[in-house]
Amino acid sequence: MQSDSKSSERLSTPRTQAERTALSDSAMLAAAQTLILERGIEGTTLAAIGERAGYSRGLATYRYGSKAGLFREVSTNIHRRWVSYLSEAVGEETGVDAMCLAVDAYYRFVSDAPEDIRVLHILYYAGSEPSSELRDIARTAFQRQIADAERWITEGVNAGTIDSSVSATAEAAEYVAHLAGMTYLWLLNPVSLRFDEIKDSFKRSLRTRLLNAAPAT
Amino acid sequence: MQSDSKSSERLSTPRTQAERTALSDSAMLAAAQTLILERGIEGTTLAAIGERAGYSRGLATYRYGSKAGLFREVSTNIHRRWVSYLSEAVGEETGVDAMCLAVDAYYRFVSDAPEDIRVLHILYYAGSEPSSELRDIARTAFQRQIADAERWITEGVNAGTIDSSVSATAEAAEYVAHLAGMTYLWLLNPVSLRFDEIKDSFKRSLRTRLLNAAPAT
DNA sequence: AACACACTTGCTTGTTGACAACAAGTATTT
DNA sequence: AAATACTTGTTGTCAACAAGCAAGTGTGTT
Repeated sequence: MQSDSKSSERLSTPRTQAERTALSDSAMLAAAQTLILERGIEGTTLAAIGERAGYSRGLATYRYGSKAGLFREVSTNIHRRWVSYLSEAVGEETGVDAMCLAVDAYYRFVSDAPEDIRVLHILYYAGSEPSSELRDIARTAFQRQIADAERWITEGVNAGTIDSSVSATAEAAEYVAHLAGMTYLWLLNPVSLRFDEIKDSFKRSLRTRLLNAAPAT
Repeated sequence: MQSDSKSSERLSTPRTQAERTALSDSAMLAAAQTLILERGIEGTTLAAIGERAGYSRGLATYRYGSKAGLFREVSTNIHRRWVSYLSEAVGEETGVDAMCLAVDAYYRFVSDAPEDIRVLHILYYAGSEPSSELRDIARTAFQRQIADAERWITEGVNAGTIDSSVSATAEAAEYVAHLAGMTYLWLLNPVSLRFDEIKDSFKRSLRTRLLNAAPAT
């Protein structure tokens, strides 16, 4: 690979097939994201995505097979970013502390990358329809979130920091429902919610509900 | 009106224009609801709705103007049923008691009329897209829910049953987010949630968070 | 090493069928 | 006969597919 001597020639003109694909792929995913924000899923056409990305009207269909296939790609792409953001924030922490770190991370992600969250949830909500190809994507994403929370809770119980009488499944569902529900309200009406207040209140609620009454025993 | 002498002739054949419209209207709304459950919003065509209701392919468009107009009608129709169900359950109650009654009523409504809730939320979630005609419908519905909760809380504060240090807006948002989020998780995966457990846990959480620590003072 | 040829992969343009929306008609009630 | 409920004819848009063109890649020959 002697690309160093030539790499400055024209960055936007790839030399290999892999580079071509990577370039058009990221351009189309970005175009899809902005078009979803501008016009919604219904209002976004595959032709518009291809052309907005600087290609022909046919490329999006060719590359992703179908509208659903493209949107699946967009959602997994954003989901990946969120997962790495989350795991960096929580690390190896467990119990209520892990949950609070995750809550912080989520609200931070919402204000850092609001467009990612908007698009991701627009796509996920589209998965609430029967026979939607996004349904499985959304389901596994949320079930994974619930499973994470359940793990943090049971680890907390094992470590003695969490009251063993709590129902891990119910509390995990409650936790995910809070985040999903807040996100939905925010999507409908971005200005009406005071996230800082809500976040602190929710974390306090988590502690009082889950924490062992006598941790020092 | 001497309709009594003839009413048994053919119940399905209305005699007045108003009856004709009412008949086709309810038939089409019902058809729309079942088709949404079967095939989703995308998969439901206006022609299919008209024909499933026993009319021509064009009637749905003619009556409601557009697909969005029809779905708006479906959603307000279901919403009306829920509102009367709720107001009957809560009555003139206030404070945390009112909120708990509302929570009970909601989970009861979900198991009594799951198809209503499914369709209503499929439509509401479609309103998360920008420039969706369902957006305003969903927004006002949820803002009304939040406003109700806020009213119950401030009334409770005024009556001395609720701790005056709580943030009514934050708690009201939390309350609605819980219901909306749980409904979404249920829509994605109806079997995985133990509603009885979740409901009781949530009501307990409401009481501990909101109730005045020393109500007898 | 340099060239040529066959092959693969990326991308574009042509076409079809489905559907929402509208317009112009027919049937039913008043 | 006038108005209202409903039906049928038509158009433009879009997703999906098919067939072709263009750019890149591997292999054998010299």
